[in-house]
Amino acid sequence: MSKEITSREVDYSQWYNDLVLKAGLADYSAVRGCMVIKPYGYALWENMRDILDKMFKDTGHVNAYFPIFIPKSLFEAEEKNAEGFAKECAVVTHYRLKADPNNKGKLIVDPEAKLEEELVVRPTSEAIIWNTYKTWIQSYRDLPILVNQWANVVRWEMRTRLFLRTAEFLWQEGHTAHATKEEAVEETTRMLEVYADFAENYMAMPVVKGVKTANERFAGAEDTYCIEALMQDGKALQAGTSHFLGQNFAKAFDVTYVNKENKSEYVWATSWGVSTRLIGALVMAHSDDDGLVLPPKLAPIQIVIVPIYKGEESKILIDGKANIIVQNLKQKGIRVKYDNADNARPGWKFAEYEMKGVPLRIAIGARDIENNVVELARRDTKEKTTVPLDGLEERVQLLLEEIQSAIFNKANQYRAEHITEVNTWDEFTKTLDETGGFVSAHWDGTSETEESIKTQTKATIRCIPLNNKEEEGFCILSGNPSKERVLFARAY
RNA sequence: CGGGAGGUAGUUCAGCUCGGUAGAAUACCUGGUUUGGGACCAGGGGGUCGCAGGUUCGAAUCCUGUCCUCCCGACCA
Repeated sequence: MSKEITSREVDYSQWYNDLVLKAGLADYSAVRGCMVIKPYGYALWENMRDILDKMFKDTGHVNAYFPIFIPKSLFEAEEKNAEGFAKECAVVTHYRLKADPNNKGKLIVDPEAKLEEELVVRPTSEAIIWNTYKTWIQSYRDLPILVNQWANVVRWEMRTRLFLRTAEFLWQEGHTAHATKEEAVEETTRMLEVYADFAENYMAMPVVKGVKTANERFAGAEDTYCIEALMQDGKALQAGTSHFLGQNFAKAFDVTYVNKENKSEYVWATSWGVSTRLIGALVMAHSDDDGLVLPPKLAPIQIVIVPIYKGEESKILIDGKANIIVQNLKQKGIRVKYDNADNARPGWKFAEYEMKGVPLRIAIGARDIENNVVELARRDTKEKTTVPLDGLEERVQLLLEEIQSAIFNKANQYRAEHITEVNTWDEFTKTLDETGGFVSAHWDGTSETEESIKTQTKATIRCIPLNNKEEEGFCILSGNPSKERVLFARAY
């Protein structure tokens, strides 16, 4: 076990914090609630971003950028959305500082530079975007608008956790405008599928696709679809959301179009987003007590090569061989790093790259060169094998694919073991406390019951799974009839 | 935002009760020996003790305020 981080058994939260810091993903900052994303963590985000960006473009979307500041009057136009976010908004009230006359070298807010109208730092951009769309849309010929933006947003959180909940975070937000309800609903589910595809096939993280209850719904949305993932401590994590916004924003911002019959109609809307929270999800879905375990498709470094040499002469020899391997791997499009720095010994490097979750390690020493082999070590299983140099590129390519699916399968099996169907209140609370994970149970469909269950157990309804099978039953709390099961869990 | 803990060398921490020249380990630098799972020897550099006030002849230590972090809770798409 790593000497550097707390084990999951001892303290799961501490394990997570240690891991994020020691693996070099992020740092705390001098600003309350805000973190610094370090180069390694940012490289991970860049990989995620690039893949998602391509997926968005492949589904017809284009990128744009809107202001970070939203005039309060615009922000409050869509009432429910504004109310939902009001409690966590940072607000700009002044535009200038000046020297403090009473305290040399210090600055104060210039009281004369008060803004006529306060600016809200965006917690999300529906308001400013729909205010803009009003000017973009006149006719059905202007629709659909399929825009995405990569941006930072601010939500003033009282309690923060690296990547999972910080005052400022990076995300993408898609905002689309459509002529018909059907088209908007279709867009909402299409993007949900994109997110699920990304989570499962790139992050190797199985997710449940579902729809949120009224209580958990995005403020201002008609329906909120989500992907829910399960972390290793049995808690659920919302990994992405896609909202069908109906005509709420169109009405609030008076966005209408003229249809083919020359009649004016309100535009239909969607919005959808994933954030740097995905990094937290990725960490908690796969990693172990030795450090990160990253899926090869997202790992900033897919293979690290560590030389093992005795003396300068053998180093030169090994460098030569290793550099050829590096070239060959790069030609195959593999992200490879050769670490021949001589300020750390091999054992230290092994531990370091395990901490950083590099999926594959190649060790090469004089002995290996003699035998025309290298040592391959898998991060996910810790398995070490000696393999011939001939055909190494093809072998590691296959191995990276195998690791990708092995990580997914492991997470998938864990999840399968942690979805429990229960039919009574006793079973329900017992499962939450002892097994954790998702608990599939009947619910009478009322907010009151949902609220009461939350108060009593801290479990929330994560979602009503899509394509849920109809099944007659009785609510675990109220005993009232129910037509389907929903997924409960304690969540991040 | 409430309760608890904490902030001293790059890092992890000791010193604080009971005020009196700033400590350890590790990391770093130099030289040497090493290198198949977090090396060893010798020498060296590095801290206005989170910040701001106050008490005192004297403050890391006592008092007040403030900022930041962690844990638990409340809040939260």
